[in-house]
Amino acid sequence: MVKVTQQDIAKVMGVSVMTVSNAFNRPDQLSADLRRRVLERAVKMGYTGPDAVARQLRSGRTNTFAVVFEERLSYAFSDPFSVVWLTAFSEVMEARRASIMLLSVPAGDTEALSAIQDAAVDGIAGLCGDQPAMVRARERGLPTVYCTMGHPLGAEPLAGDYVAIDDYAAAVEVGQHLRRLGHTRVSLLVETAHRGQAVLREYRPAELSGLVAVYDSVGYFDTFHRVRGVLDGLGDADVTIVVAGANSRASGQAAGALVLDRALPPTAVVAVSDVMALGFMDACRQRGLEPGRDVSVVGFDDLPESAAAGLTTIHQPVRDKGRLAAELLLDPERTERRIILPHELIVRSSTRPVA
Amino acid sequence: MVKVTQQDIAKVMGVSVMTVSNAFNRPDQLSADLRRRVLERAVKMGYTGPDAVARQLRSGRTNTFAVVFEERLSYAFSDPFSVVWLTAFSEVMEARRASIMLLSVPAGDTEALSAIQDAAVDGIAGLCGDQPAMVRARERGLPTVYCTMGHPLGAEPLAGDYVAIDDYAAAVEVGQHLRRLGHTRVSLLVETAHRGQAVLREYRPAELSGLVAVYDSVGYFDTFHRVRGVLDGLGDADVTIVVAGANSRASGQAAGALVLDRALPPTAVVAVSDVMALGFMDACRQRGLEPGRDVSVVGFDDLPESAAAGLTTIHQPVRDKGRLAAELLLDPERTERRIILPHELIVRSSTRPVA
DNA sequence: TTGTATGCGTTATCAG
DNA sequence: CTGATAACGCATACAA
Repeated sequence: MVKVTQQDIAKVMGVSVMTVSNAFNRPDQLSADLRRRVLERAVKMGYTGPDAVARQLRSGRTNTFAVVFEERLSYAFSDPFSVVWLTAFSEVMEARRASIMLLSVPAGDTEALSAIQDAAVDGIAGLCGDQPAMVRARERGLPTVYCTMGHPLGAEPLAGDYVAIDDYAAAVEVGQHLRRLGHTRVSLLVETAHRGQAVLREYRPAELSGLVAVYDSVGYFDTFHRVRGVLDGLGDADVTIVVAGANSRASGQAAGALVLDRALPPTAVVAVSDVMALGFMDACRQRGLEPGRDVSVVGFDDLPESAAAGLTTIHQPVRDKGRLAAELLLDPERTERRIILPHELIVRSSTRPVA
Repeated sequence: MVKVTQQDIAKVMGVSVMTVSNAFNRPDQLSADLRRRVLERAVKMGYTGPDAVARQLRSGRTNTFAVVFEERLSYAFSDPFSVVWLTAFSEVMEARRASIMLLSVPAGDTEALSAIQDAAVDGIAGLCGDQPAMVRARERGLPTVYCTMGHPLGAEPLAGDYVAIDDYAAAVEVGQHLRRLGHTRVSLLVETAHRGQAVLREYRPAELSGLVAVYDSVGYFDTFHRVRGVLDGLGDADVTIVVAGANSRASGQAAGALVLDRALPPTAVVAVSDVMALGFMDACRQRGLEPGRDVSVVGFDDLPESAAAGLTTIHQPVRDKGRLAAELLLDPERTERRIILPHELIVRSSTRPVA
């Protein structure tokens, strides 16, 4: 069962390869009759149509775009933010008849980085701009779009296009909101910045500047702006940072155990994502504490489920991020290629004035 | 910014193209020193590494596998069955360093079928074996794996490898289970078989054989075996079939409205999927009816959330389906290529003897 | 309307 | 250890 090519058909029929090629791609370039005969013969010879890879090499386009995740793909399918983003992204791609490739390059897995080199795609999108995979993609000269800032505060954004929000400004609003409500003892729940870092550990005020410096230097910690913003917004409040683990509901819950079960728990908690905030709220309820009444909670993202949970949070247009990321990849001609979308502080029942 | 190739580097350095290629792929084929110089020069000239497409053409392998859905991709990311399957599938692919391409070929969208022809992949997996996209994939000569049977009962399975369960046998068990509990007035909730078919319509006993024949002939209705099995298992019960719409919670709920709000509602309802069954249970509760007590409900699949809901259902190993599908694609040498996995009737609180 | 030559970028083969 | 040649399958540019 050897592979049949256009050349074979051409040889057998005594026509040129070009005629065969045209029979498949440009019906107007040959007589209807000849075309019919070519196609018939092709079927008869077991020809299965133009080879996708050869065509891509020749045309220089794959019409395929990759999405790269720092986590395993199971995360991409289960994290609510990721699912909403992916849905919007795929809707645009489908409408434009482009294909989607899913890539996973976990932080620290250098071998997996070769997936970026080997991806036959016309562009790559990623949630976080400074993850190694995105850096490599740019080195490869691929068009890239990322969806959260990941550079030191005040520095120039990284190379590549982006669709993001002003995370720092949003976080400042969160901090100020809590301060206005009178909260001065606050815990900030963050995800683990990189492998090897202690999971679920709390950093006390004295250690804070050191930790923040670490986050700033790690590079690919995309929620750094949120950390800084919350701290700045809170001013001189008594803050601790809890490194809670991966970005998940379970991490938020675990952080709750660390923070709630002590003599003087914080009066307010800020998580850098809604999933962690929701997990923290789970931990509250397990202890008979009512979010809002007994402890204020704030998240980031405004997931679909956050409204029902009464979670005060920063709304960000997740769907628009996904949609625009796809559009930027598909339309190289588009001029606005570094987009900051609006955000909004949504105050719900989970934050109240300190008692 | 013109593209730099190995040829350019070779020319500039006065070495052969092969040496440059070897510098990247086979370090042992040239001196360490020369290799270093080549790589340095490559960077200096802006060479971004071997071109993925060219390499694929040359090697004849893409190391990429597609998953094709009959629905929009948003369904793939939101339907619980799909998410579990996809998770297992991707875990295997990731472990083997293969990439995943997601394709959507909605039923009836013939233009979208070209995506199958244009996919640069080494194989394709799909939930349903007889969907047009899978047929086309086989015509193209690609290895395929599907995960539910989709051929007329008693006929030979379609071409291609599969990982499925014996849906007919499972459905017979469901029918017998209900019959044993004394249920003789039953509604069967099915998803819409094809476009153009009436959405949310109930078929009365007299119309049944006609409808079943339609489903049998439509071809790509993969739950046909379940319909037949439930009917056979129920024997001479008084059955109606409700075509509920797409496979979703909302459809199940809508079907509930049709079936529950009348003088003589069924004493039991079978849905061909858990999501529809769960939706139907929602409809019950909205009317103050308790599933199990007031009306028995059975589903198919045994999703993670079904246990908590107390839903009697057919357990099928969804994760194993996804895992094995990936393994079949990755291991062409494997001999067992048509796998029937075990299923199990899980009786929970949603089915009870008829009052 | 049809055919010819050529190149897309890489790597296997085989010779030196 | 290094290099020349060919081929992977197709489609563009141009000629007939």
